[in-house]
Amino acid sequence: MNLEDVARLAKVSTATVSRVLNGVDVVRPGTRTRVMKAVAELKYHPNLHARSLAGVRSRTVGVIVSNLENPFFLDVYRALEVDCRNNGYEVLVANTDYRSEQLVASIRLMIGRRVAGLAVIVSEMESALIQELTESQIPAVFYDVGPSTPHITNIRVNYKAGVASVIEYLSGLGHSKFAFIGHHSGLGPINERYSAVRSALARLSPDAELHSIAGNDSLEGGRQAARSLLSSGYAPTAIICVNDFMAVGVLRELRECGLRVPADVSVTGFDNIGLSEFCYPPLTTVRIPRERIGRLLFSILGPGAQTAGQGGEEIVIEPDLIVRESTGPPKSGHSAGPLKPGRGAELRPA
Amino acid sequence: MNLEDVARLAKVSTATVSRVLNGVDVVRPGTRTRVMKAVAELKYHPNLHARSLAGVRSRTVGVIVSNLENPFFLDVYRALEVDCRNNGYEVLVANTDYRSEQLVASIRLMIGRRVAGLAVIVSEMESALIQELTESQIPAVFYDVGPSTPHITNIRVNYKAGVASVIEYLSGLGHSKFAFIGHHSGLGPINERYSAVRSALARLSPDAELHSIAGNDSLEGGRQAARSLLSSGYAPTAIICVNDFMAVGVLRELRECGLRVPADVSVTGFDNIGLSEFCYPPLTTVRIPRERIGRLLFSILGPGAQTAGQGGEEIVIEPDLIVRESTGPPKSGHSAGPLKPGRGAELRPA
DNA sequence: TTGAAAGCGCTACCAG
DNA sequence: CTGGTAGCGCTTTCAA
Repeated sequence: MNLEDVARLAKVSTATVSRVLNGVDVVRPGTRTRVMKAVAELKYHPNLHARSLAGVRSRTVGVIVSNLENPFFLDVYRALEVDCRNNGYEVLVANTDYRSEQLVASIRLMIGRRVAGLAVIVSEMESALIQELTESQIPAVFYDVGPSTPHITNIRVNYKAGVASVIEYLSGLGHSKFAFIGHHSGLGPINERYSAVRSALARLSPDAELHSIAGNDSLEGGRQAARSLLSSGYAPTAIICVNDFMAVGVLRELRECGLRVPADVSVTGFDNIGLSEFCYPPLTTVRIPRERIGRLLFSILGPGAQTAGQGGEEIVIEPDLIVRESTGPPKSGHSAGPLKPGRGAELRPA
Repeated sequence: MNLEDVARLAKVSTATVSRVLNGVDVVRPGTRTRVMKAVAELKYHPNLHARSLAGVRSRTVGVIVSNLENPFFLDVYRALEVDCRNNGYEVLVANTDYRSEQLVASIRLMIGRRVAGLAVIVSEMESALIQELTESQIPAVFYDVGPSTPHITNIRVNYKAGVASVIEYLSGLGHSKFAFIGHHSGLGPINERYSAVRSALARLSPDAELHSIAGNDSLEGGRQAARSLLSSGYAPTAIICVNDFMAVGVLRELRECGLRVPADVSVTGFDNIGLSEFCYPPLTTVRIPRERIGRLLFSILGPGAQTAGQGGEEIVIEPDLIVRESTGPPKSGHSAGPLKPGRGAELRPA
């Protein structure tokens, strides 16, 4: 079943059918109607592969993320999708599970599909790939990773500042025994958060103690990490998690060990995913504006992709501290005063 | 940049390049190497549209879901994806947000892409579409909705049994003032759960009271629904939620209103998403084996699609009650005994 | 306003 | 084992 079948039934040429289907030209209304009827009658569905091949501009943007299960990634994908749909684009997602082999496969897939633009929101990266992507001529945006090269825009989050605001807040509360829970310690952006923690600590609270441990980027991973931490004998008064998703897992383990949050131990997340307000207790975290990122992606990869500056732009996102109920002064610490705010309060520490 | 460029550089024909790229035939090793080198040098990426068009069997299966944000849908998608990847298939997702216009668009898209098979995991449906899909000849599986027609397999969950086990358990505990929190009351499968609640109640606890209310399928939606419910003046001792995702929102609202779960009110979910163990308190729920569903989908839509029975098979999934800590005897109810099990216990009520 | 025909890049069949 | 070539279904000039 193809254009020709429709053309035959409507007694016109395939060219005309094509014109009708694409709303081009001014096909005579009568002809148009005949064609439409034939299309309906045959329940004709244009072959999208043929259409793409025939050389119209691609109306598809690709997104590659590390872990769709983590709401952070899902949210930016969804935001991008909304903009795309509203502008007649479609979006293709791919998930890497933090595995660079998957990244390679996904990028190849996207190039093979000749996407109009590609967003890469992952923590893993291989420089060879960047090269390959660059040469493919496809406009791309990298989030949080990779250098700036022609055709590739970079969006980065100012982790340094975000982490600093957490540390500042926590040590202002009197904490000095910290733990950091992360995942995939080999990966750039993750390490970035960890080193941000270390350097902020070195600056703000030189003699604080800090241990670090890693798990998978999942609820269960957070829980496991917390379990290892607890059984290691170290007793931190504040646990800084690499993201909210894992933090929720940490909260559970703490609860099951009979540790109260924040009375016995404070916990912080990162990202401000929706769940961070719905867990118990609600998480103190750092907001990363995922929706804005999604829209940004579209504005870069969408229609403007050709016109925009062709090379290594760099966009920096500034995160905000959001204080909720998972943090408070340490048990026997010298509190910086009655700072505990009401729930949902959104403020920067003084 | 195309096959021909590669062929020229390797001094062979496009046919040979194609063979090498597809691992067919026994191309002479020397030739093969030359081709590979040319491919690498040119950083050639086959045009997937052309490849599909040229008429090889499609290696893509499509999935359409109602709400990717709800982990239930994401989990079955992920399960399907794993099987697909392991067998050299790729999967295309589409999200409908419970809007039937989106469903229409998504199905058209999938047909246009000539997917090898299509899984439709949604609550909304239009019979016209089923028709259209049937005539498209694409093997399809519907989850939870729609009639059985040729080329279309159905997977349904035995909600009746699942819901009955919840009601049985709850009324055994002594509850008689119930509330049901759902979403999109117009949709088939959702109503199915609600009517299952009503009929189970009529059978097991004829003079129990039951109110119903709906919100969006989201954390916030669950919270809002709970809020409306609470402010309506009705004071249920047990709240039955249509799924875990919304239940987590309900738990939050209850907590903020100072209601203890399960001391003041019991809450149940449905699905047994991972989050149901990580919220507070862990949810009593009904398990739906999402991974099994995912694998099932692949087994139906994958390689066997042609050989398998061509028509309206029907597969029924049996759910299990999982009792955790969000349920207990009503405050002033006549408890059926010290039934409260340890956390994580997985059992059917006697 | 409409039709004829030349590709788009690739696979697969048929020769050699 | 390799090359030539006919499509796959659609868009898009170029003519009429």
